[in-house]
Amino acid sequence: MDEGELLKIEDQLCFALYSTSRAITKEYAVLLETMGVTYPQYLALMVLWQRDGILVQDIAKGLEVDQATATPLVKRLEKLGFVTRKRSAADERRVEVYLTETGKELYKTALAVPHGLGCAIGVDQARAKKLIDELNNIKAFIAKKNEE
Amino acid sequence: MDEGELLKIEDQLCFALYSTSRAITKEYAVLLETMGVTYPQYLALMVLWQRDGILVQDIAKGLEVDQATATPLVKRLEKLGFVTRKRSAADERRVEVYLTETGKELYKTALAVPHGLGCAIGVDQARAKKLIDELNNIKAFIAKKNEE
DNA sequence: TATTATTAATTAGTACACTATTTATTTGCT
DNA sequence: AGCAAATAAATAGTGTACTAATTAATAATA
Repeated sequence: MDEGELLKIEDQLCFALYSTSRAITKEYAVLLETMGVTYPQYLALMVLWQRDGILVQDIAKGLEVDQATATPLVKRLEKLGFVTRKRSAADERRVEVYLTETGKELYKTALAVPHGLGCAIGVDQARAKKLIDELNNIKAFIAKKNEE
Repeated sequence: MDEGELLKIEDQLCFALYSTSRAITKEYAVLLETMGVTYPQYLALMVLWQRDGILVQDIAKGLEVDQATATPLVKRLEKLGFVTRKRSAADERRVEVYLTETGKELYKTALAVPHGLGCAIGVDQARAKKLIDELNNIKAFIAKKNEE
């Protein structure tokens, strides 16, 4: 690769990830419209459907975002009526997040989303699995490098 | 895959893309610190280094973002002293974006970034190429589907 | 030519996402 | 017990991204 090619935007892995990620998020938006949530809000609900009553920081960890990002996200879910927030009695610093009945109900609707998205982006399970593994390898490499 | 597994966040391609994209952007931030630009600003400069004097909308197209995202991005680059904005004489609606001398100088520093990032995320050229192709296929599928 | 449609950029408003800082609480240690 | 360190959330401030609406200029056409 000669020098002139070095800084072409379309040849860079990071740009491919950045733009593809946003393109897929837009496809999600269409599917999530009936549920009335955004993509990050949907991710937070997915974490809660797996385990209810967790802390704000558990949601942050699940989404791999900063706690300062999770706080307003949870507040918006509360305003939408999908979760409630409750100070922990055992430790007043903690805030436990619980699904409301409406929030639990939403799970049924959400079950249709993954298949819908698979169709929307034209990727089957097997191909998705391979890509996910590749991406997780990259994330693991970065994480390992940074923990030193 | 049984139903309980269906909505696990870590099994979803989109989440892998979303989180990996952000993880890599953070690695970029370290490399771009000396240049004093953010990752999207660096992308905009890459487009300008390829072709100077383009319109705001050309930058939007290059980055695959909305024009409404490109406008403030270019303004920030102007405030940083890397570009100037000039209304087109031929068509007053258009705004042409030109690199300043400082903006052109920055190219030399930027040449070191791709290799630095390759090391930071542990992905060599060959592996990157394969992943980029996969991601471009997905984007192409979505684009084709949406143009109908 | 006068009107309508289109185009380019911007603005308005919402929602992330980040770093750094602050507040309140709890732990650890002497 | 008393005080420093650590922890959990929240706040402050900046920079993306998006949709929808607005403004100004140009193109198209009846």
